[in-house]
Amino acid sequence: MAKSAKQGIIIDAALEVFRERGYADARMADIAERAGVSYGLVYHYFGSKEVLFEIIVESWWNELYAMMEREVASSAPTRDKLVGIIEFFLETYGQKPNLMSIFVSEVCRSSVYHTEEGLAQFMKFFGLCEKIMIQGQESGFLSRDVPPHHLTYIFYGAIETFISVMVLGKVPLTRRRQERAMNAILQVFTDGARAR
Amino acid sequence: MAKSAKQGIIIDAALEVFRERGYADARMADIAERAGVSYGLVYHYFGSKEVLFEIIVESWWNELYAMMEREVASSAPTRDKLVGIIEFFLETYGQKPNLMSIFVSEVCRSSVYHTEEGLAQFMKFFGLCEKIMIQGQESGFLSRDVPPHHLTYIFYGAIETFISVMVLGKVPLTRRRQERAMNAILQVFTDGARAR
Amino acid sequence: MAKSAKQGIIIDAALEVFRERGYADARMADIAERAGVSYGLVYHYFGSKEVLFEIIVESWWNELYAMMEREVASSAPTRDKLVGIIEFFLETYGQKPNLMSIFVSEVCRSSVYHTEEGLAQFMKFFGLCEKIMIQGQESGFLSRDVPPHHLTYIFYGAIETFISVMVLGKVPLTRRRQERAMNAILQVFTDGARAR
Amino acid sequence: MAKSAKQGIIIDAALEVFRERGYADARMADIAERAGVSYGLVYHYFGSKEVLFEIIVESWWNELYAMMEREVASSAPTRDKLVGIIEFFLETYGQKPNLMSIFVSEVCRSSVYHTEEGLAQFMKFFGLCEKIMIQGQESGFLSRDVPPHHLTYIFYGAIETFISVMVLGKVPLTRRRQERAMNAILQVFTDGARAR
DNA sequence: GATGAATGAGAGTTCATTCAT
DNA sequence: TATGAATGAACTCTCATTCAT
Repeated sequence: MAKSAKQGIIIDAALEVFRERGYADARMADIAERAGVSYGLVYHYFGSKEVLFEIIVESWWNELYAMMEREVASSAPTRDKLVGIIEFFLETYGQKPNLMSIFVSEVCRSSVYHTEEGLAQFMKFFGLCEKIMIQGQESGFLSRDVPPHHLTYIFYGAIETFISVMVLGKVPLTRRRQERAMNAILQVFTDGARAR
Repeated sequence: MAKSAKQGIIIDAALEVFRERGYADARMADIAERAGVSYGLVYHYFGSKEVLFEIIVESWWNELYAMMEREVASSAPTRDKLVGIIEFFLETYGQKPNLMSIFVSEVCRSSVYHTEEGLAQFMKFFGLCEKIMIQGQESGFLSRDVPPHHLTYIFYGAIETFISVMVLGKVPLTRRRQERAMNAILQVFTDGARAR
Repeated sequence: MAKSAKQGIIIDAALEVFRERGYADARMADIAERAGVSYGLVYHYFGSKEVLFEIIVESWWNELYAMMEREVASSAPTRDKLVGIIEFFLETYGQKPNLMSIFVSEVCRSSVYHTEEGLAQFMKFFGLCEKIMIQGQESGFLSRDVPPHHLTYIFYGAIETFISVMVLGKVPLTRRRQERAMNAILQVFTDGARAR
Repeated sequence: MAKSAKQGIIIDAALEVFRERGYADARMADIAERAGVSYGLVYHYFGSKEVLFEIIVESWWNELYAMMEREVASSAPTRDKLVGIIEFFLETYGQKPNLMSIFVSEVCRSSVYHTEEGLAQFMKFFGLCEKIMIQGQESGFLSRDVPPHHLTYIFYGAIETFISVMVLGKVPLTRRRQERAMNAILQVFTDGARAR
């Protein structure tokens, strides 16, 4: 239907504008213009700037949760699950750099997202990640010396910083870069940075 | 550089307001009111909202660089340097939670800071961190398998996520929490999360 | 003039919405939704919000004039004519409370209706009322001490206030209330409020 | 102080614009322009269009209540009290035609004022008026045949219609007109319109 | 130094209306 | 006849900033 087409175009335009200017500086007029539609149509479909932003963020969280839940439920070894998570972030950056950039710049910590609900989303994600760490500890892969939520923070922090640096530097993701990032995170997280 | 007392009061008020509402939503009138001065005075001293924000951010970067440069120059073993860096972040969170919160929410990735200059600040910090990693590799403490800038991302990402979680959850920093965070980051970064 | 059923439904919806929200705050979308039709259809039939409102108001004036002209032409005693007029307002309130409410709230004095034409409508009504007052003076029923247009204002003002109070208080019209209102207006208007 | 001066100028401008265009069609830009001040200053002082309007309406109600309470408390004969009330409305029309016009067009019945609070204001006024009617009945001046609230409606309705006609017709109030209106209302209300 | 009245560009949002289907 | 996607002018309100005192 034509309806979804225009909606999709507006969402894409919003992704671009939110990435370029940030939520606060993004103007609805920019988004409309970028989408090639009138002012009012954005409101016709999305009601407000806030709703438009939330729809975008929601879609991100949903993808993220879906992936995490798949990994939690999977019977693969923990190491593969960690690989899956890193891969998800890197591939999303490759395929939807705008979405990833908005996540990193406007959601992760931004005060824009400092609401009860924003916190809850994060906690849900961390909870799922923690489950995987617990699975890893129970399977004997991960050490029990470090609490699983701390493992989560370190693991996730590593990924996020890699992504952030790419976002900030507007670095394109090559196959080679992806592999090196994956190896670095995985190796340090599992075996440490210490020379042997 | 003898700031008048009023200047300090305004800076403190700005720290609070920027933390509570974020840069975009913070109003100069709020800051003036919080400081108990007229808002003409804020302009008298700081010229603009942007300048006021930058002065705050600048002070953060300067403290951070000073610490990093001390560590780089120090002849202590790499492990102690890493401890020093983690300690700096945790202690700053404990003593200046507003500043730390602004750094995490408004500077780290926020589009507010997506300028050439913002990127440069980060790169300078990463550069200093990388030096320490190189020192570690050269001293034989850190493995050469992982490039030093990747080590930087992983190490810093871990710290930042610990801080972020505390900021988001408005968690007070107890001695015990500080120690456990320190141990977790250090242990995983150096020896990995894998069970032995 | 064979209105389609849809037209009637739209008019009824408009009556409700105009009463509930007033002309200025009534949205065409509300009216369409209330009527259960698309808002294109409202335009198809009525062209604009203003026209839709005017059709409603017009219908009121036409009913009012028709009644007034009957009374003017009638050979009944003046007292009966006054009774007829009061009855008309009270019965219309009972049967078409929305219409009456709109008249009282949006037409009587509202700036919405402060046009040359709005004034003319009122003047026409007052003119007809004045004729009856003159008939009353000529028949010897009403005193010649008060000019007929002043009699008109006092008589109509009494009715309008009774109606307004019911509209404002959303008071349902019982038989008993109707009688008491009728008696009060009639008695005071003809014989005065003074004790005898 | 200069402060109050500007505030007064803005209020006066608002009175004019609200009268000319009605609340809904009045634009804040018009009011600012009329007052010869900037856009923002109106907001600086009054916060919103609604507040500005309410301040105006409030001032009217306060004057009205003050007068009514004086009359209720007075030991003058009821007839003089009625004269006082009529005089108040007529004189206010003469001296503050804009205020009176707004009251008649935007407050009396307008849906603008169809709120719980609007109703309450009216009821308070009617209550005070009723007290005077009761005093009149107790002193033997007014008949007990008609309930005092009905007397109120008839008396007030007469005044309001006189005022409304002048407002609608933009009729200036001459001494002579004032006297004739006073006499007409008083005579009909007390002694009736019937010939003797 | 200190105040806060005054400014006005600019943003989000509303909603009557049009028109292709 | 009927729909509702699409338009855009118009409006309220915000808030960084200026400046006379």
